[in-house]
Amino acid sequence: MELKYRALEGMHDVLPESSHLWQYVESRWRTHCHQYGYREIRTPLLETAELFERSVGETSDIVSKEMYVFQRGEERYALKPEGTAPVVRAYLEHGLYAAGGVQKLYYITPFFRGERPQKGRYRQAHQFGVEIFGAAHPLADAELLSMVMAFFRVLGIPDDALELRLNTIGCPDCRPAYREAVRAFGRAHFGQLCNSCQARLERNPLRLLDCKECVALTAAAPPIDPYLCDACRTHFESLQSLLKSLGVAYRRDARLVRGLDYYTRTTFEVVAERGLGAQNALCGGGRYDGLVEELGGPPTPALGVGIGIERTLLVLQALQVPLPEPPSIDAYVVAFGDSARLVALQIAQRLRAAGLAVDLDLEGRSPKAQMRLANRSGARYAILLGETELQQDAATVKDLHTHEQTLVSQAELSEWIRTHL
RNA sequence: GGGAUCGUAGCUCAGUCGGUUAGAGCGCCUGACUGUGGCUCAGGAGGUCGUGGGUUCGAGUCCCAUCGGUCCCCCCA
Repeated sequence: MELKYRALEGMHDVLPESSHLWQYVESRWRTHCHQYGYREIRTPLLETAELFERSVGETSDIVSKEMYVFQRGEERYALKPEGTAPVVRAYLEHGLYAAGGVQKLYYITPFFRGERPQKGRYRQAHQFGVEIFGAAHPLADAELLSMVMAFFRVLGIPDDALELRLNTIGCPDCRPAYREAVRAFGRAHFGQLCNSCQARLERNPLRLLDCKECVALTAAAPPIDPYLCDACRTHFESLQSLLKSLGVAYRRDARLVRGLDYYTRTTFEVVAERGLGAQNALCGGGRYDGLVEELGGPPTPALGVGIGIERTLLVLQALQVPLPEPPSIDAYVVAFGDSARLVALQIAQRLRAAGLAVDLDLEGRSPKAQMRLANRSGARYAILLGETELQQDAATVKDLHTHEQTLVSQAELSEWIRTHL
């Protein structure tokens, strides 16, 4: 069959055979967030493009070449390319800071980036995220990281399948001096840098550090530690000691600077050892103490994380973590003969009203075909209705596992099924 | 944006050196069993071989282009 329309490149349908897995991880995520004191926030898919240009950064890859932007009238809109900026916008717009104290928000959202698709990378992808506003203390970083690792554990991903990579990139007080040091290093080795690093050396020199092409060279780049101000150093040290006390394993990765401009101090990623191919980051996040103010709000320390849902599912499958089966219905109603079809429909409705999951043939098919559908539906029971049953206001309930048949009055049907499930 | 690789039935694939009417398994439908599923058997539906062009007496097969999938670089979830 020639297809006139297909999903766009990098866009995917979630079909019934796997949608239950999405429902499963989503429901685990909601429960997990609730247990950690987070409340859900939902924001629109579309925002003004400027929101992301200001927050994620004009020079970032995400904004400069991956964002879906379109114009309508005077306004330029963007499909959200990441989850944090819209939440910050909503936090400000609705004055959530006025409530005082720490605000902990979670979300589940699609996001869009116009990249070449590959394994674990799509043009529309989905993420779980949380944002914490108003918490400057490293306790917040520590709880966030342990919460993320605990989530993967809840899903059944063994700790040793993952690696938490942790870094600090300082703050506006101390980072400029470090940035200069990296820039000076880059200039000194300019000829050995790859093309893209040569291009970003002046604009965003820290990005040299996560260029894979230049690792051999930048391994010798100056480390940030001596440049950290006292506050940043203390923050990072106490975070590390908290993680150790909490038993959260991590590896310091001094090259982890990440591609979004708004990060300060803590940055982190969780990478999977197997299952993801080249795009092996399961989640990423960090602290963004300056972003709320940058977007017009009061100075507000904040931090957050985004977890890739597709990537999480890939890892679960690659590690063969036990996952739920697709749900099946409780009963399938079979009508023997046309006179029984209306009663079949009525009985199905009554059973559904009683809370059972019930289906039946809608095509007027033969008894044999209906039985085949009953079998394929995965239902435990087939409810058989023919002349004999109708005359007694009863139904034959057939257990499709044991093949046992029982005559049950229609009045008692839902109760009978419920007690025998 | 650059690169590699693959496109034959709903799915997974076979198809020889270019040779007549393009095949299998699974799935689907029907029947054997006129009120009973899974197993078995029989039959059936389903393909312009991604698309366009070229070479050739002849193209699923060779060549070119194009579209799409997958994977990789870059970077990220």
